Amino acid sequence: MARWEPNARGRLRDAAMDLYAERGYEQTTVADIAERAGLTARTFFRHFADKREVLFGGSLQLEELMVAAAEAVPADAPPMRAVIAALEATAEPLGQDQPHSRRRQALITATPELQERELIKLATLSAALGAALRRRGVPEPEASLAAETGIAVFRVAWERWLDAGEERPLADVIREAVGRFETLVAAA
Amino acid sequence: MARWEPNARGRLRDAAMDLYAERGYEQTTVADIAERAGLTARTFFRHFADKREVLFGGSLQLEELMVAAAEAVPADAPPMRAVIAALEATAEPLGQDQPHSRRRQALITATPELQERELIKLATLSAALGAALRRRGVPEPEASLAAETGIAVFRVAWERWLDAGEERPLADVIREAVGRFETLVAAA
DNA sequence: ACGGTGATGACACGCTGTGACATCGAAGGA
DNA sequence: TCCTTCGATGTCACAGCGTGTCATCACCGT
Repeated sequence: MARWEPNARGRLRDAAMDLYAERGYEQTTVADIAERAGLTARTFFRHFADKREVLFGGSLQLEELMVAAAEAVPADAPPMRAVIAALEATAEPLGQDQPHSRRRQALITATPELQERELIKLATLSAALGAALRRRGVPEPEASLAAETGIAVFRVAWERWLDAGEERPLADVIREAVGRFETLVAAA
Repeated sequence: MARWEPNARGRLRDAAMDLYAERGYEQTTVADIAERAGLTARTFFRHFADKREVLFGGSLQLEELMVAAAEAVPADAPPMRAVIAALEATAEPLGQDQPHSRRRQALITATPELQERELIKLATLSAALGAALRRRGVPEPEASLAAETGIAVFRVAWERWLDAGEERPLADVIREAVGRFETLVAAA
């Protein structure tokens, strides 16, 4: 007989998602979340750095995934090829649960505080990708430029995939965005 | 004889900058800032939405400037031309006080909370630029793609301009970044 | 002279996030 | 079996952020 119910972290995450969806992010207190999970607010902060972080769990794995994909590209390929490979690698894990992603994104879009957190996660991603490029021998500022550009394309593709009418798999939307980006830049 | 010293907002901004530089952002309380400015914390929050906002004063003017520059480009020019014009327009106001910009950026770089705020300002910029492109008749996703890409290039140029060794004017650094970006993309 | 206006002060309050210490079941060794 | 250590949680106190509300009072127009 365990002293506590198992998976406190998961329970906190679920409780937070539910309450944020029910009443909105700002109308939910950490005490509310903890109570629904059968814990105390103090314990919430032992599992998550702050009230927002509960929504951004997998960002480290995503980073590792993108870096690994970039590193798997042949060393003599141009930098943008490695970046595109990194973007395409995200489609597999991120493209699974579109309804959940839509709910989550609606929440973020409605809450400036959460947008800030999402942006810094993307910036971290960009930095990691830039570092991976530099390890491939790409000099500055090309490495940062390629990484930032790639994340920008990803951001647009992601937003588009979450659009109401969109039904294609994420991988297709990303590839389309990359294609449109290339012709856009070629036109100038 | 005025009841209060004039320019409360400016005094608060200066006091905040000084204290943030002296002790760091987190070690400075709003009460500290207000006291140095000869005001109360409550008054601080009447002038600035929160403790971070005091560092991001001119972002609205910057947005208007970029939008205006994009709109001034001939309507038949390709979208990326308008974006590049918007970037170049920022050089005039932003490229003036390099030492101040360096101090400010060092503060931001050292403080995640401030990075978040800076990122959302840049995202707002990107959104405004995208909207300006759409008004020029650029469809989605090209408009967002061009705007995001432009802001990404700007970000890299700005960072580079603040690098220790860098002595060229901001306009030159931006133009170089644009050039490198174009050859980078052409290579893939 | 007088009433309205607008910036500020004063005060109370809820919420976030942290430090310090207590609690207690689980796991493992003698 | 007993004892110790360990780790997750609870409890309490607290500083700081940001907001609502009401009071104050010089200034300004009439």
